Amino acid sequence: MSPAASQKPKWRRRAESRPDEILDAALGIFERDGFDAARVEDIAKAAKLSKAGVYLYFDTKEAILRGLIERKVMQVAQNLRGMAEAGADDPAGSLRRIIAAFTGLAADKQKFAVPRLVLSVAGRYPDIAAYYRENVAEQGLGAIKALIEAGIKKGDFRPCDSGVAARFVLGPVFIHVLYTHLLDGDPGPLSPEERIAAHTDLLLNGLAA
Amino acid sequence: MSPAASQKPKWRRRAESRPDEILDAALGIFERDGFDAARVEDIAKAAKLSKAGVYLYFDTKEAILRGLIERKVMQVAQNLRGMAEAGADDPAGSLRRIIAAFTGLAADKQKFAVPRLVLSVAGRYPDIAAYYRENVAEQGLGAIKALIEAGIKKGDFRPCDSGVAARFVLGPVFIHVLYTHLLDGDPGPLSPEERIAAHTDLLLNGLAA
DNA sequence: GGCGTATATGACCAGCGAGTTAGTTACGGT
DNA sequence: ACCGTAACTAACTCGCTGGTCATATACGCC
Repeated sequence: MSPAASQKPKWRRRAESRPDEILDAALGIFERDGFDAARVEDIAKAAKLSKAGVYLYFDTKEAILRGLIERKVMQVAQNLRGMAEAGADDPAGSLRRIIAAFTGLAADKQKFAVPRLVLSVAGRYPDIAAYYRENVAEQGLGAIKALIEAGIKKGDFRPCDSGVAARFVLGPVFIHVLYTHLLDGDPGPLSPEERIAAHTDLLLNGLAA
Repeated sequence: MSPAASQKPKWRRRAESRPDEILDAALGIFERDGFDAARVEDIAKAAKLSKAGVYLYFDTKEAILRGLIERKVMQVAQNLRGMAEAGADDPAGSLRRIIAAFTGLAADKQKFAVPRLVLSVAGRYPDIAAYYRENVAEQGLGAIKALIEAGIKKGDFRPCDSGVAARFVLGPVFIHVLYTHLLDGDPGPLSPEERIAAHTDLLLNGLAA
């Protein structure tokens, strides 16, 4: 057992895992520099690869962006689709869980990197915007709307527009994300748990029959 | 009175108005292409000027961006600062007016161009982010918070966290802006007036003592 | 009319970064 | 041991655009 033998192979082929490694690296660089200012060279370096190596797996920088977004959408779309019917018999509890989950995500800058990226390039890539809207925004908003309509039908909530109500679920968290992540603002004195409680309280009181 | 004499001077000096004209043009181009992809040449063309002409008034492309943001902040900061005390004796009515005004703004894509620009470059220009946060975000959020606290003290609203409640005022509109402007989503069946009514109703019911 | 200056521009340059190519290296199979 | 090939890279091209500069033109003033 020579030391060299058990040494990690200083260099190993891994065509299988490369695309994901590149996408991971790209997320970090895009996050830091924005899509336009990001250099493919930097992405390559972060993925421990040469620039030409990156072009073995992605044809253009734009393709990296698309790959990144598609991968994330795949991960998220399932959860989103199941969200609505999952909790139709306990709308209030489901809303609370959604707010908690969403607030939890907001604590981690990395978790919001893809949505922010999408928003920043949406103007110039309408097809990316449409893809993200159909698979993420509409699914999420739709699920919450369905939940609220279920609550109204059940008599738990008073009648109101479910579209506007759905924006009460996501909107406050979004403001918090924009304010703290992008503008680097003070998150305020409340702990995440307290924010969840206050948010849920205000929302459910507003919806109360 | 020869016709030529009364003709609009095909070309007139206007050092005074140039900066504003350039900023107006830049807003449109930045809006369309994003800051990075925007070409100074295009801004110049839109301002009916040569590229070199633009550099007579702004040293760098970044300076144009800063000028744009500063101009808008100047316009907005005053209104924001006065907002809080103006309606401390009728918090509910003031909140309704704020929601109405904000929803009105949201109808016009152009009106949200600067905030969106700021958000898209905030990561790379922390000082711009800080400047905008201090003069716009904190002022606006602060004013709404003050209004809500006044309502609580007055007994109109029940006790709750004013920070979270403030996000209920802006958040839903923001979601609508992001969804319709950036993702090009369907604004939904409700008219702006109906959205204002539903938003106000849900909010005030949530705050009701 | 003529001078000085503020205003403006066409032509240029330097650097940067996306994408390419020709060549190299490690591995699997025999 | 040796070949074929998949994975990889150093070094290159090339278009594009931020920024500059030498030159030109209209206006204010005398």
